[in-house]
Amino acid sequence: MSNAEDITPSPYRRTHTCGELRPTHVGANVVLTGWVNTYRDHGTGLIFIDLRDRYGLTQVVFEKGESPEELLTRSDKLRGEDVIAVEGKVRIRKGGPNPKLETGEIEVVVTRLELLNKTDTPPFVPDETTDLPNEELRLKYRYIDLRRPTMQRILSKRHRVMQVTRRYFDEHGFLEVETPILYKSTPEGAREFLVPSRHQPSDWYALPQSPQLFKQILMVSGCDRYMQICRCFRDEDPRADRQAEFSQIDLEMSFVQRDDVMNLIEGFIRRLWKEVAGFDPPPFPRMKYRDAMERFGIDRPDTRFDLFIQDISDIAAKTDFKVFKDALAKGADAPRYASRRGVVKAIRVPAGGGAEKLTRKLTDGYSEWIKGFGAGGVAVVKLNAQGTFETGIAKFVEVPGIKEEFISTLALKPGDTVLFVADTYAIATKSIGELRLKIARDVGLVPPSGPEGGPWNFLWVIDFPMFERNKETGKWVASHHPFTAPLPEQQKKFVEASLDDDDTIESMVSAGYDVVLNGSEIGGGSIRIHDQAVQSKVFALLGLTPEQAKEKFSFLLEALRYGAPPHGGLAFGLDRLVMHLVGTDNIRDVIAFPKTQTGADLMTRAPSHVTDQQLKDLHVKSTWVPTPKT
RNA sequence: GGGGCGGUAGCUCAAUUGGUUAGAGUACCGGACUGUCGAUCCGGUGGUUGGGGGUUCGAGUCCCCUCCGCCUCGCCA
Repeated sequence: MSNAEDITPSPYRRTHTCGELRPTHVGANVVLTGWVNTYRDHGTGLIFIDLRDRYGLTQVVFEKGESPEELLTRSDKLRGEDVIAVEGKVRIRKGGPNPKLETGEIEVVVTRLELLNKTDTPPFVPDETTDLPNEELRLKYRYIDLRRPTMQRILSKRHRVMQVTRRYFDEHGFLEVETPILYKSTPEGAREFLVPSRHQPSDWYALPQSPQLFKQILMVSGCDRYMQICRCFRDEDPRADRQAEFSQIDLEMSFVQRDDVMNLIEGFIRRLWKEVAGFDPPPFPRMKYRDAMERFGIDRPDTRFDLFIQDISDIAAKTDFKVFKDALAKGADAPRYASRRGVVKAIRVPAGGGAEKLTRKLTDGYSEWIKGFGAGGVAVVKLNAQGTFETGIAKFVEVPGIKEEFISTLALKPGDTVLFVADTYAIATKSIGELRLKIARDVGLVPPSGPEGGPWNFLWVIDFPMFERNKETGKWVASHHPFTAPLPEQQKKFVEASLDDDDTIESMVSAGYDVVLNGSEIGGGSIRIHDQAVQSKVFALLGLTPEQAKEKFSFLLEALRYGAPPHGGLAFGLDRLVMHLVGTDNIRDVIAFPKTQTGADLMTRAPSHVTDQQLKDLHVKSTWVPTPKT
């Protein structure tokens, strides 16, 4: 490492950044470096250049009489994105201040210019005033796109999030421990990326979906408190808020119960938002999974708007509406909340709260739209100003006896619109939950997000079911992951339960918890199983034989036998946290070098071909056959 | 794997039922201009309409195949 003091100072070593100079610097001789943002050429006598770096913009001026004659000629050739260094004197702007710039009161009269690097004409300019080029081009020339102040701010905010995170957990006694990227395939959950082993022909590493098992092992190791900002990999199709390669803030703690983790995490999020967003969130409400599903139709409720869902099966049964009757006939023998049991769910859109914007065209469209979620359609009714039901299924509810019950149950007022979905519990709940969100978007109930936008509604969702039935196979699957513990008071019941005791198994509630922000899951975790008997029971329920469980997770099962402390933890999606903090719904905006939907990096052009020799070394042969050109 | 949207000058976009030489703004090149700040004014260069095939007298436009990007369902313990 060379010592900076030992380097001969360049005549153009900068003295200030482009965001720094103020009237207090007037008279100083300064050197600035950066990119030519814009140039305004008034002829040989006067040229303005806005010089840009990460810190801001400063106007530098070449002026006849003040700048050397040869500079006037040379500066005439400067173009956007050239990299230059200028030396000159700071002075108050002759043409008056530019209030749009932090440095807008001053300018630098250039006495020396060095063209550090002439640019090719850039494919686009990193300018916030012109229309952005399409994302494909932005990704190909990511280094130009990242020069935009907006992108620089995002990079810097992401950096802040990581710094606050490390500081907070350090203050609370956490050790940051790195865990392997070349890991073992554990083929539950997401599809994995595989890496062939050179030393062990035909064997493969997998890239971790998360460091889950390692962090539990670290607890067995006596680490007590672990955290890591780590990269995770899931070879599934991306979405606007999802990349195959993403980052987690991962943590785990020993000798804790659910509340200990939740309190510490809540402190973290509140600190993070205070320091990065300047917002101090109130204590997070806690909502049970069942309540979330009943009132919001989703396990990550967006509570920024008050559209509530209600189960109105009892009244619906009294109507003569065939759609309701047919739905309610499904699984009538099944217990309440059973996924196959028929229900009728309603959502009330209040007058003055969006009902007037729910046009016939919109509500007609919902029936078609909701079929995408498996529901048959959406029934609609309005209570008009005279207190009479009209449109849609009015004739089925404008019935003495039924009408009053409808109005009182749903607390209807004149002008309200009610939408209904009738189907099995599973389908009706999910689809009316989606409908709630769609209505909110359609009638403008969703506040703008981000730093300048609407509220930050944090909440905890707790008491998740431990197991769900897989729709196709009918087998039990872990709702969270197979290492999630049941609530302590249920543990005994669970261990003693018979594998075919469906009622007991379905009633098991896990010690898991999710952090939800404005309808988006930003983190989740649980207290883990530290007892081998419980862990074996879970594996048995999931249909894993002891041999299979041993093959896949022997190291964990073994570790649990050697003095595993009770432990629990949580992981945040770092990218999603940053998305909220910067107010974007595009995850690629918060990743410096993101990938496309087909997993391509348009800048480096990864993935790419490798040589036959490389494959041979790895004992790998491709079976892919190109489709013949026609 | 399914559904939807998009790809026209370096960039952002336009182009009537299929019809003249595919236009505009911006960038770029040249010129004018001493107070601009998205400078202005004058002139100019710039096109495999993503690629391939087809229908037609004639295709940016219609049909088929294909590539790429985005959104979405499935998927994401």
